[in-house]
Order: sequence, then structure tokens, then C-alpha cells
Amino acid sequence: MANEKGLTPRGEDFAAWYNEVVLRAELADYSPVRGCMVIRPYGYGIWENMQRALDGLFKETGHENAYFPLLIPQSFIEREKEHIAGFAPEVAVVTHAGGKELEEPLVIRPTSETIIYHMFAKWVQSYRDLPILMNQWANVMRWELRTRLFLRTSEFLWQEGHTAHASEAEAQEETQLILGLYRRFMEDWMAMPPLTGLKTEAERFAGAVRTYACEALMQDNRALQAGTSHNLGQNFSRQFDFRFQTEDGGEDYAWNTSGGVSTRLVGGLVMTHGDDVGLVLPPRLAPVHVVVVPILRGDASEAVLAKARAVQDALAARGVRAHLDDRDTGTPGAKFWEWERKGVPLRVEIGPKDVEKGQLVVVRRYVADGQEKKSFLEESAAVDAVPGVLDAIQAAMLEDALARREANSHRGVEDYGRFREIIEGDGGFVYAGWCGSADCETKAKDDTKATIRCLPSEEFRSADAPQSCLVCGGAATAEAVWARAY
RNA sequence: CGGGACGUGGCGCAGUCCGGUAGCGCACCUGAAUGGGGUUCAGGGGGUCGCCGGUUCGAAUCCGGCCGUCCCGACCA
Repeated sequence: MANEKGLTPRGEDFAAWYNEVVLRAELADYSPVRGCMVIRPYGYGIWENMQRALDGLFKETGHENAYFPLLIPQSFIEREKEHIAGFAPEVAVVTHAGGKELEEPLVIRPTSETIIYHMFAKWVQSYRDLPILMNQWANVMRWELRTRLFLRTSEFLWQEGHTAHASEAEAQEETQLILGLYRRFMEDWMAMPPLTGLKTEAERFAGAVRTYACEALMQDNRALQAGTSHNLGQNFSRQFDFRFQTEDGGEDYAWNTSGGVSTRLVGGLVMTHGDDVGLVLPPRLAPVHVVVVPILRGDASEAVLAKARAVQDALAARGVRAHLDDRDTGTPGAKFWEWERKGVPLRVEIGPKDVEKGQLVVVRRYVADGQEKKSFLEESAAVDAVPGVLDAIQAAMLEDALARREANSHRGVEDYGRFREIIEGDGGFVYAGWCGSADCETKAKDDTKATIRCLPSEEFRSADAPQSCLVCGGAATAEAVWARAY
């Protein structure tokens, strides 16, 4: 399976390939505790860039950051019926502290709705105190039965946005706004264009009235739920006595929303753009934009190093994250492979010949159609061109990922046999009619392991609305998108 | 919790059937020569073979028990 150079070729065994990429790019490692992942500096650098971007987007929409505690009284989690039913099997519980058994066990948050709305209730008296738009960056724990680096770890890092509003309409608007924010982030930063839509009851967040999600298609044609935005209605505010006085002097329970994206996105990035060599990063999220590799040879070494430093400085002055790999071990080739494995978008090679000719060798990690991987450019022109090239790479990666998603989206599938053929064959998104019954959803899941990823948002819906249910043939009430998912 | 496989230096493995006191590749350390796509040579460090017990003169190897990991399912961002 593994090719001569060590990595498992994509396609032959996608899961093994994925793990190899994550480990060899030094994104993460296994921890001694099952299912808990150690994020290494390089992987964390990617996450940090994601955080920065998302944090900016949230602040643009008026959110403020805050922090709520890791431990939640067990009784809080149990208050909302669907919520406890959904999360009970996977919460870790602290029973002992301070050397003795606790009177009431504490759960390690699997998500923070309960503690947050408990606090909101204390802070809000009047409609004038609303809306509250809050976000927290935190870790949560869900004791999953099976785990995968980044994609499903027992503990993960995320942002969770929580809002409270005076009206149902405003909460709904917020839910859609956040969905759009996630979508924009995935497209503009990750170059991972998702499908958006409404979750079915079976897939909805435990405790929500409506859940919307971003569903991205990975290179093995399985879907990844990459972000969710929930309209919680008054489900939590009623349980946590979160009331406020209305404009007309009455009283009402607050209308809440929540949403989140996690370190899972790093896994999505790997599975969206990685290739047989390793990781491929979109420039906007790459911890290092350009790695400068000097090729040292005898007498010329000093001049080469001086040039390499000058180039690094010039790039930094243009806002480029440039790294000089001046380690004196190994050969240039070994460094080339290492940085390619790590997905660095551009490599600049500087050797004696380049110093002599006043040129730079610029090598792209991601090669779009019709481009040369390697180019030889006059030094100052090359440096000036880098920011533009990075932007172009970012754009090309999105364009290609979008084309791939569409090429693997099957619209207007009416025949159940055909549906099975696609799902059990190459996979991808299948757009089809659905009658709205959970039985049909379950039957197809049992038959094929595919689930309804979402009922697509308007702009994703097919021009010709499907008339009949894919599974039972009855009248369709909605268009549904099916896929096998992570 | 059901079905399958596996636990041997940091990583990947051989050795187990047929008991004789542990080996290979990569990585690591030292030195030298190299350096434009995974350099070469020489030297070196590191493992009580998952744990406990049994059989035996002798156990990585045979027997019993336990623990753990991975894959498939159920659960899931």
C-alpha cells in the first residue's frame, strides 16, 4: 500500500492515507488517553489561523468573547429532555474531587448551552438587554466510541457561539446569518466549499428546534459535517427560567441560538486538499507561506545564505510568512520533501547558480491546470509577485474544490437502484426527493449507510423540484441530499 | 457490547508453527566527505519481547488468565 516514499496513495486506502498525512506533516499525535489527541505546533498553527479568521468574522457580526467553565452540574445537563437523551451516553463525569466523593457529580461539558443560558438568565431582565451575542473558544469532551485524529476526538477545541433574542424571527435570522458566516469562512479561507441546508429531525442537535449545517465533500466522496448553526427556540430558556420583560410590558422566554465549528475543520482541510505527497494548504491558513531553502555548496555557501536571508526579509516586508530553512543537515532534497509533506504553498530555492544569475527558483505546492510547478524568475520580480501568487493559489484551490464537489453531485436521482449504485460505488452527494418520513430515511440508511446530510438551502436546490420520494415513491415534500458521512 | 486481527528499541517489522537467552529497515548520536528532488562511508547508543502466573535445566516462542490497541458494526462535530 504505502508507496516507496512512505505515504499511502490516496484512493487505495483513504483512511490510512489520512492518518499518515496528519502524523507525517506533524499536525498531531496520539495521546496516552484513548481518543484524546495532542495537537502539535504546526497543526496548532493552522488552527490558530482559523481562530483568528473566525474570531474576526464573529466580531464583525457583533459577537463578544467570553468564557464559561469546563465543569457543569449534572442536573443542568439533565434539565432539557432531548439534550440529555442526546448527550448522556457520551459525557464524562467527575465524581470525586478534593479527596472525597462529590454530593452532585459534575459533567465535563460536551457543549455549553446549559451553563451559558443559566448565566444569561441572571444577566437579562428586559428586552433592552437583548440581544446577547457571545462566543467562547473552549475545549469540550464527548466520549465517542471510535475516534480519528481531528475528525472525531474525545476532546476537541472549538468555538461555540450563543445568542439570546427577544423574538423568534430575530433568532431565526441569526441562525441563518451564522450559517452563512461559516460558509464564507470555509470558502474564503479553507477553499472548502460546503453545501448548506437544514438537518432532518434525526440529525438535528439535541435540544434544537432547527439545525442548519455546512456539509463539505471530501476527496473520497464522503461528506463531512463541518459546522452547525442551531435555532434553539425557547427550549433552553424555559428549562433555565431565562425570561425577560417585553417592550409592551409582558413577559416572555428568550429565543436562543447556538453554533460551532471545531478542530475537525483541520481534518477537513487535510481531506479536501491533501495529495499523495502529503498536506496541501490554502495560503490564507498556512502557518508558513513560503519556505526558503538555500542550496549550500562550499565557497558559495556564505553568499547563498546571505541572499536567502535577504529574500526572507523582503518577503516578510510584504506581509508574507516566510521561513528560512537553514539547517545544515541533510540535502536540499530532503528539505523539499519535508516542506511538501507539510503543505507549504511556495518554496523558494536559492543556490550558487541563482546568486550568480540574480534569479530565484519558485516552486508551487498546489499546481492548478495549465501552470508550471517550477519557475525561474528574476529576483526582485519574484519577490514582488509572491503575494499575488498566493492569492491566485487560494482562488484556484477553491475553484477546483468547487468543481470537484459539483462533479460528484448527482441531481435528479429518482430511482432507488440508481441511488444505491452511486452510494455504494463512487459516492458523492445525491440530490433526491423525500417524503419527509423518518422511516424512509432509516431504510435508506440501513441499506446503504448513507444519510440525509441536509435539505439544501434555496440556492443549492435543483431547478426542477423532485416530485417523488426516492425511497417510497410517495409525493416528495422536500429535496434531500444524501451521502455517506464521517 | 458483538465479529476479526494484533501487542518485540522512537516508528515499521522479522523471529513464535518446531523453546537455547533478540535481529532487520528507518529514525537518533559522533566524525568525515557531500549538497539543484528523500546523500555516502565509518563508528555508536537504545529493547528484562504488553502484564501476571504455570510447564521446563532453559520461554519472545508452549499453556492459563488479565490488560491494551487497531479494524468492522452500534454511537457521533
